[in-house]
Amino acid sequence: MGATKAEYFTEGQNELARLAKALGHPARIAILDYLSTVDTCICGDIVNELPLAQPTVSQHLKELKNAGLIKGTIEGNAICYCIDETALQHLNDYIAHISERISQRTTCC
Amino acid sequence: MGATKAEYFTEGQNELARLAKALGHPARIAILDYLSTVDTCICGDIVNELPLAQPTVSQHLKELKNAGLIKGTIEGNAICYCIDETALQHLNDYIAHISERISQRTTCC
DNA sequence: TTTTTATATCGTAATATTGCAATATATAAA
DNA sequence: TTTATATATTGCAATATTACGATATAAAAA
Repeated sequence: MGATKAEYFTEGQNELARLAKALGHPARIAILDYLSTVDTCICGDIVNELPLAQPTVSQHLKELKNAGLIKGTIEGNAICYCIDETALQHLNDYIAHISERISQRTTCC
Repeated sequence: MGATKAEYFTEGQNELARLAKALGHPARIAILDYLSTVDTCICGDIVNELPLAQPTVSQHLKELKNAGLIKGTIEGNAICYCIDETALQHLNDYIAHISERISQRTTCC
């Protein structure tokens, strides 16, 4: 034991959990915050902005990228990362969906 | 090392990360799904619904509760859990905020 | 009171995440 | 070519998460 039993859950549940998990670290929230407020998106700038070592930031960027929350483009010998809105929209839709179902219900407990 | 360096980030970033992290497991998504579609919210029903052992479900419920995503009320010798919309709303607001800032920008990369 | 039912907690094994120094890779500049 | 710059990968230690059997707790039923 110790590993998440993903095979017990639906594709949708796993996908949402993967998205949320990628957001589940303050460094990765900080990266998204930074990318959303700044015009450039060069990796080095993100490394300078964050209080973590370059390999650590690189790892967080990789996780955001794997989750589909950001995408990177090669730009000379630098890499430009930007937010991919589609993934965020999925999370947003889910939350909105849950909220709506909840608000339609009579009182609970 | 190995622990998240929460002290390096803002309160808001840490809070959002905590919320997202709580959503970051398919079992916890499944619990919210279930709570949002069903009228009852007795813990035992959640345990029966999920393909995990009772202590495991109890632990996931505890995490959702710690994150403020659900609240539990004692009901006889059972416990009734329901979704707390406020926390979900926070995540939603954040995502909407990021999305808006992104869409106001000129092209990236 | 004894037993049953419902939930939480403890203890622990398996696995995953976080963070970084050292190093690799690959493009740009000299 | 050599050197500098930018980013990724590797390896590893510290820590956290996941899962569950065993057990505790506490209310309900018998």
